[in-house]
Amino acid sequence: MATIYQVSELAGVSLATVSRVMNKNTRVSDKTKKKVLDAMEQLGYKPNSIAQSLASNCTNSVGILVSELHGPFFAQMMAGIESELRAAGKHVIITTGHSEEDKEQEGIEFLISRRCDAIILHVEAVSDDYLIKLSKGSTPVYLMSRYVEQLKDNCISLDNQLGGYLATKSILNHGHTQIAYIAGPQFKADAFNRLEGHKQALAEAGIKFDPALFYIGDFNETGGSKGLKHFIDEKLSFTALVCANDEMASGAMKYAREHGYNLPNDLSIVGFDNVIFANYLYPTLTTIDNPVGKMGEMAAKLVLKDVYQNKNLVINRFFEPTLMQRDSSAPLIK
Amino acid sequence: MATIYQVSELAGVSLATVSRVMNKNTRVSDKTKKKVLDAMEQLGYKPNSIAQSLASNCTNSVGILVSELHGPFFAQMMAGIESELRAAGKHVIITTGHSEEDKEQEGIEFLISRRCDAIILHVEAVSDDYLIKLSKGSTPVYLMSRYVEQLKDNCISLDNQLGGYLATKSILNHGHTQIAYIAGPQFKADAFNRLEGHKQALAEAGIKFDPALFYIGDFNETGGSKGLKHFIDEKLSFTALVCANDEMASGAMKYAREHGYNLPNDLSIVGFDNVIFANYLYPTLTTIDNPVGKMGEMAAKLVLKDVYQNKNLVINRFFEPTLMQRDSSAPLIK
DNA sequence: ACCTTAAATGTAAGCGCTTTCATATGCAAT
DNA sequence: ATTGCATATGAAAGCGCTTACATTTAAGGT
Repeated sequence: MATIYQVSELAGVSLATVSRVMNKNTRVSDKTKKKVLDAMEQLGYKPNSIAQSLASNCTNSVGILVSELHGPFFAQMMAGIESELRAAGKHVIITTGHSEEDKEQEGIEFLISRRCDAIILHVEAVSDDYLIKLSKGSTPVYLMSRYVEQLKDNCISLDNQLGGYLATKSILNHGHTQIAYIAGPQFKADAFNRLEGHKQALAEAGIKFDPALFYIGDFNETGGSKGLKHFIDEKLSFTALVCANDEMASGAMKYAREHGYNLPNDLSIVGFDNVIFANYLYPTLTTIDNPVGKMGEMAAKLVLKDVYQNKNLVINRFFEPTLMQRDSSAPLIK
Repeated sequence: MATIYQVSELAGVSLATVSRVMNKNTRVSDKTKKKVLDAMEQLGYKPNSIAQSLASNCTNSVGILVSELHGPFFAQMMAGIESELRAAGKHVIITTGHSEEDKEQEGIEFLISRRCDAIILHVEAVSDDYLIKLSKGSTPVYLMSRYVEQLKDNCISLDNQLGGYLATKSILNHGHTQIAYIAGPQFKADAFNRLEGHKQALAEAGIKFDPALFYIGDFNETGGSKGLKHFIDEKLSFTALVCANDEMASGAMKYAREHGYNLPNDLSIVGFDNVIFANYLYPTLTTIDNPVGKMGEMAAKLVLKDVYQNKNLVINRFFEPTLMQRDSSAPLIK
């Protein structure tokens, strides 16, 4: 593989000049530039990015830590990040944290030891304090779908409360008034805020929040089926069910169908996230679109702007979810 | 950030010795080893992996090229590759080819210019010749789900014919004899081999392949719905439908349901791949499991063995798919 | 023609490691 | 003690670039 030295020799110039034509930031006369370019062409020269990194103290790589590679968000988020970064000639190093505190920390240390220019984290197990301390280090840290006040400039987050509001609001608009709610684990900020949105919509409609029609699930399918089972076993009266994510909505739909419900006429169901399979469910799931792909793109843009001095990028750190009306929810039949 | 030089100073030894205790391959006396380790500890020393790469001509990184990050296989494949490689201290650099020839080539060049120690490709647009030429270069090339005779030692592939056979066989076992088939684009080896398996199963059962009950789809949902529409419009008689992938099976299921079919009683449907949403469909989709996760792991192991001299790994280049019997196919009701 | 100044190019010192080769050390055998 | 040998350690070159600084070149003003 040709080196910069061979190029300089063939072109009859110094190493520095070759480096200059590669880095385009200092002026080189057109004549010598051409000589150098020709020599590169002739030798099939490709700069050694490792040597560049060492000399310039910039690896052109961004580390990404996600919970699970096969989780529903990861792929879309990654697609967003990768396309932005790749277009800028940067690359992405990926690792996983499996939602466990020590594995997340280990993954972060791994990325830092690889000398990533920045890291984008989608973590849940690690504490806010840890993140704050981490961000004092030399590697810039960005957070996806997690808001930490002290790090607010580095957070890309979703307005979960608005999402929760929209979900319940869509059901209210359909004339429902007896609405059950299956929440996610309340120590997770997302779950908490979605519930807040639900309560807000109810309050606005003059309906008081009924603790009996409230169940805390685990964000998995079983959480949804257990939740619905609970409401049914308690012989409660309700015509709609709002779930804090799509997995639980799917679990609830399965349970409902197995117990003779005709969806959506007997029960309207709404999810949250608009994961890939929402559109494959039967009936197709009405849900709140969580624009993770767009948020990934934005995280990448933020890195490009902050770390790689790509000045004129417009940054939006706060995303608004939208309603995806499909077939699992419908107007109340009196 | 501490350098090896500072460690050597604090420990009162030479650079070389510090390097030796890091690389564990040459003997260092226990006494000096301890001094060095203590010094590292005290300084919080982390080796600079970039400098290591430059000096050792080994980047400890493996490039991965996939068609789409949000495609159904990618996540599982990646999860397999990443977990294996990460455990060995290597990392993964990811990029996409979007199934377009020039983008795939560009992605490959990008990975090579990053000096990956090996690249794992999941490509479809690029030609066999290109791959053969590529593998003559200095970066070892591995192929996922693609078999090229000349590169057979570097291919991890699935027995698609067996899969096609199993799919149709399961339907035959249910007593069906009028079986429609929606194939994938026949220039794709996977699609071709799956069809071969289908024919083999028919032949074995003494049923002759009927070109009227055969349709070539596009591997997307629309291919499935169009295929089924075609069969119905032609007023053909069939009680089962085998599709060459799950997307088409899903499309066919939607079309069937919209046209009053009661699944699986009016029509048994089988897919192929067992993508993540197969289990979320209604009824849940009977399909052929494509063990992409395992194949990803194996690709990583192969790299570990070939490139990183990890001798005692057992390699299996050929994977066998298995039947996932679910609710979308059932015994024929006479 | 001569001096000044800006632009173009060259020189050489790193970046933080690995690794070859040379040297020092310790120990057993004489 | 002396030799020999294996083992432990050090010195220094080099991996392929970037970049501060020094030097050369060209152009403009008098």
